[in-house]
Amino acid sequence: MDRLFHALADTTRRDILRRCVRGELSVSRLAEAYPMSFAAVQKHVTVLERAGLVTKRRRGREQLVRTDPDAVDGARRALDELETAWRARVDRMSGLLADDPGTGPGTDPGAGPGTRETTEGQDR
Amino acid sequence: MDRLFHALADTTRRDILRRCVRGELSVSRLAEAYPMSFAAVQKHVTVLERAGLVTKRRRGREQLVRTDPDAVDGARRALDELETAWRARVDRMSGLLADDPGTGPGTDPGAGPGTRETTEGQDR
DNA sequence: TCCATCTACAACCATTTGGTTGTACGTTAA
DNA sequence: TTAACGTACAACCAAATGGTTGTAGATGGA
Repeated sequence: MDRLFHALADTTRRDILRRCVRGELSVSRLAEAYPMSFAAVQKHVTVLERAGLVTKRRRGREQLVRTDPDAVDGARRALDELETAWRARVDRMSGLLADDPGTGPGTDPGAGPGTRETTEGQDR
Repeated sequence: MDRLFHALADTTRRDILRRCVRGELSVSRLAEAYPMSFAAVQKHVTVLERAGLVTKRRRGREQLVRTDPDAVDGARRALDELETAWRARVDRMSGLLADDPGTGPGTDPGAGPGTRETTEGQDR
């Protein structure tokens, strides 16, 4: 996960992903598109590869780069979880406001720092 | 975007996001949950804040942290675009496979988007 | 063969990152 | 007021990042 998001946290690398989604490209062809050395682009591709975001395939002396949609989907899925959790929280909150005056739900967020009345929504 | 994905590229920060999705937490309470100093957690929160992933709200001497679902959605949406582009490519490719008997590998990696014979051997 | 191309990798450098400690300041409670 | 709590911020440090150049190994074509 760390490697995945780290790989996405760079404009050049995201651009490489976009280019290699449209079709395989050799590292040299990719390097021509950026104002940096071949070695730098090579490193970016390595970062993407170690994150599982792209795969490489040999063709003669070239190395063709292609982005792996499954890995992209993995990142998307992780963010979906966050959103879902947030929505569940809002739903629970709405339910409480509409129905229950003060019963705390079983959901205990942390172990130690209890204080289960974590000031939900109460703007002050 | 760089800041957004960079903020997500750390286990501690993603955990902070998950905790603060379930309800607001002060920085001190957050810090209790991790084996690092208060200042370190404070820095993580700052990174999340500058990426727009969380917002802070004062309550007396505390600073309550809460994750902003809109920003999370922004990241998810960006990844969706990548996936969509990939799917469009596959559709185009499938169409060609169904239609074209077996064109010789002209293999002109020119400027990409115009060339319709992208990546002759996709799965080999 | 010889040469150009494509790739891999090491060494190096400046900057950033993730962590620490220490200090200072505002707020709450005794 | 004084003490404890929560926060902010600076200074510092080791390690990782993003970039460079240089060298060397394969591969393809004349």
